[in-house]
Amino acid sequence: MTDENLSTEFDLEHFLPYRLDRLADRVSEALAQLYEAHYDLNVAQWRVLAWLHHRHELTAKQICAATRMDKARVSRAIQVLEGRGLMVRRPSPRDQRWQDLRLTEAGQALMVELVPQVRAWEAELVAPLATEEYHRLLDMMERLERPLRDDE
Amino acid sequence: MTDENLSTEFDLEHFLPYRLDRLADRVSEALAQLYEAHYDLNVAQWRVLAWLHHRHELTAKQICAATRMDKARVSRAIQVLEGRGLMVRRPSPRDQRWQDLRLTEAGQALMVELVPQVRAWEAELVAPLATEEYHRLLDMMERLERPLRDDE
DNA sequence: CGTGCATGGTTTCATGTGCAACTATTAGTT
DNA sequence: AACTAATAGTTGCACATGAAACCATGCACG
Repeated sequence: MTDENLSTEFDLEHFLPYRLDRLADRVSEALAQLYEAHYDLNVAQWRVLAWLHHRHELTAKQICAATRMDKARVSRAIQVLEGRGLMVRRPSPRDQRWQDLRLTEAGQALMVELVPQVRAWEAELVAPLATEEYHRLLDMMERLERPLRDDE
Repeated sequence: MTDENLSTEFDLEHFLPYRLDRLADRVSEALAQLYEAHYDLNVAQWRVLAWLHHRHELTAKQICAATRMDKARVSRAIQVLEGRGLMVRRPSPRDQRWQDLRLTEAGQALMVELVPQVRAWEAELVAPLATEEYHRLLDMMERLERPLRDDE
């Protein structure tokens, strides 16, 4: 991309940050309907569950990194989820500052019920794209994101 | 896309809502540095300015639709921007319930200064993509978004 | 060992946001 | 014309969030 027409006019419809934000917002809103109404989870809680389901055992720090959420926000989500008996935490034997987080049976059960719904919904979401296009999309997103990464 | 492997496992790295959100978040954060630090604008205020710059004259309602922000949020952004002398509002002659919003000279001047910076930054952002790829990306995003649109 | 520094997680506090109630104006129906 | 419904925008309130202060634990270096 070397379009150097840097005039003061710009068309927001072709401004990537705007388009990205709008799409992400709509997608996120649609997804939220799946877990909010039926399972009474907010975004933060859903993300914590999703990562624990995905990775089995994690610390809060790792969840912060994965979800890009503030540690206070993660901490609060964990409190709620633990209160609802969906997950447990115990101080890590390796380092008492960390806590190992994992889903309880109930948490697992919830995810086993929820995940297929989410997957089915996602299949519909990406239905307008051919499989090959979808891969290219993820690849482009990866290339856009890489220079923006702070650490790792 | 007709991959019907709806198992209970799913890899968040290939879960579009997650990837989309993460990218949008990073992009938005990077962009915010341009207008926050130097111009003391928050996201809502930036969006209002951007749309007024783009479309010259709008009502709050139209800005709500364009930015997908709550009308209270837009209303508050407008109050601040007007207080800073960057824009003005006057009741629309066509309908006293509406107010026509437009940038002041100062608001125009700010955008004339800011927009080229934003455009230059965006050029860097999309540099990893070939021009043709970029068009395909926007096209795919459009196709993903269309079914999610509520109205219009 | 022990004193200081770093780190994971919690809590406090100030702020921004969304929802819902409200005001003012206009449109519709009879 | 009058009464009702709808619409644009504002405000009150309750809640979620992020930054920073805080606490507890572990590590490094003397």
